[in-house]
Amino acid sequence: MIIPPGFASFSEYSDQFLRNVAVDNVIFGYHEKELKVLLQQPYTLEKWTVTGGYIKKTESIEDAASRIAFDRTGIKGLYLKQFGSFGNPQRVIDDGFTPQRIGKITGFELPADSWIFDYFVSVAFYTLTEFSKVESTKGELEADSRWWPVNELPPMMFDHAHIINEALSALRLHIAHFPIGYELLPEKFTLPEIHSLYETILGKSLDDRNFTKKLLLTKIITKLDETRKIGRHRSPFLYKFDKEHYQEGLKSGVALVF
Amino acid sequence: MIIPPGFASFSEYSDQFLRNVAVDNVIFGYHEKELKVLLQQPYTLEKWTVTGGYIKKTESIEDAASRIAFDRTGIKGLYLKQFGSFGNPQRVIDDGFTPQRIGKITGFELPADSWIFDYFVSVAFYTLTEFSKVESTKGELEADSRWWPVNELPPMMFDHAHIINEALSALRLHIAHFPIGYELLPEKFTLPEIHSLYETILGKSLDDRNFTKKLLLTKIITKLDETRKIGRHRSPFLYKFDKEHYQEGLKSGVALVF
DNA sequence: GAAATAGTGTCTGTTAGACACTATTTC
DNA sequence: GAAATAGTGTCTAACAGACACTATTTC
Repeated sequence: MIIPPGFASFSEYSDQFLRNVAVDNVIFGYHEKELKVLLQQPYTLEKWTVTGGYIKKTESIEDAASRIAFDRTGIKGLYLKQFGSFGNPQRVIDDGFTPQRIGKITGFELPADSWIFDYFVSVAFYTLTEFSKVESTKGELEADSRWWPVNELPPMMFDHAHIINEALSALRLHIAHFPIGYELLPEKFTLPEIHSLYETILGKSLDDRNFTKKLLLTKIITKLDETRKIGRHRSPFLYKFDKEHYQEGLKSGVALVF
Repeated sequence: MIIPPGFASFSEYSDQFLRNVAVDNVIFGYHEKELKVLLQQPYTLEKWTVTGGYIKKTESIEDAASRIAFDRTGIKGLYLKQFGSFGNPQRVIDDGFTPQRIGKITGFELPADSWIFDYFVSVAFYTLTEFSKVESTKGELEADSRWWPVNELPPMMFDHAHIINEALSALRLHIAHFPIGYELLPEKFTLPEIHSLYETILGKSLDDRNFTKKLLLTKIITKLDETRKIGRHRSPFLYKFDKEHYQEGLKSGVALVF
């Protein structure tokens, strides 16, 4: 939706993209036991959107998702997981999103039948990161870009509130089957850290004794001989993932159900 | 890809569809302990394709998938499950699929840069049905349409062999979490029927005692007071799904893992 | 009674889940 | 020794998985 400098016209810009199909990334951020989503407010419209963009004719949908995620977070190689595609004629109908309004804001004269106002299919991905790593940057024509708690979303454009809900369901389902913890945590981490990550994502408290027992029993994590000094109390030991046991276990159907 | 009678030109036909995005349905058929896929051979090309088609500007992706599945199977209301979307610039490159060749076969002059030769994103669904119910019908311009065992596929166009594999993985994962048996079996069925359905889909044998025990213990199925007379031996009792227990159980995370 | 298929009970080892105290560090 | 957080052991009930015989119907 953003027309960067260097392009003379809307069509010169738009010809490089696939039509009627786009990518949306639900970027979850995790910090101090809170789960947030990075949202943008485009064109000074009142409503907010999930991070998204069009797909270049020369790139795969996964590459498009990575590029778009990098543009907003400054992080390369984020773990992106596709969780579904959304498409119906009603999904882009939104009172703030009209050719007149967008034309006025962008300065381009857009024909009312321009394909950017057509119904398009959105291929949706989610990703998860420690949010202090993110340098949130807004696009050229976006009024704002910021983190919102998943439980207190602002008014969302199109069907984006629904997409966020689906992303969260997918994340909670996948955490038992895919190496989400592995992708998210630093190489060395403490038991309290991984424990509260799982509690935050699942939105419920997990018995610490049973949680630890399961991780150690399945050999998914290994205790190191180091501790981390944080605060005036007992220092927690550091752990790391045992990649082989982890991937092997997850492949053969061992599910981390809590 | 099919241009039905009643349309004067390719563009008149093609203008009703979304561009650069399409739907593919992996239609699994189950019969006598065999799992098969319904494939088409379009345009007398040598290779075979999964059932697919374009999305009308007036319909949702789910509606498109249903319409396309109905066109090939004659069955309305098939349970279709989206399992992923596929899109990269390489995916439609195939030596048999050229503007010249397609133009010759269809009788329409297609410009070499026609969008049907562009890279497009495929939203993929699978479905499963008792295959004796299906009246397999081929499209106007398809040479053939037939069932193939999932383990002995013919040469496939584009990335369709990959899509079928992904569909099978998704089916095997989903069978533990979604009401696939419920959608597939007739209202009343026997234990041997549901047993061999699960064995066929999972591709392994399941202990009949443990299998029955689990279904009855979770109250997912209920024994009826009727039997089905089939052959010169003991008649099996009929069972039906207990929809409430089934959906409630599956929602709350009870997985039918075998 | 032979052929064909349906149907079920028991044992064992493992795991999930409930539950509460001790250990370490710093001030 | 108080404050703050880390770390761990035990019991029980439920479940998964291995295993083999009896029941019914028809000819």
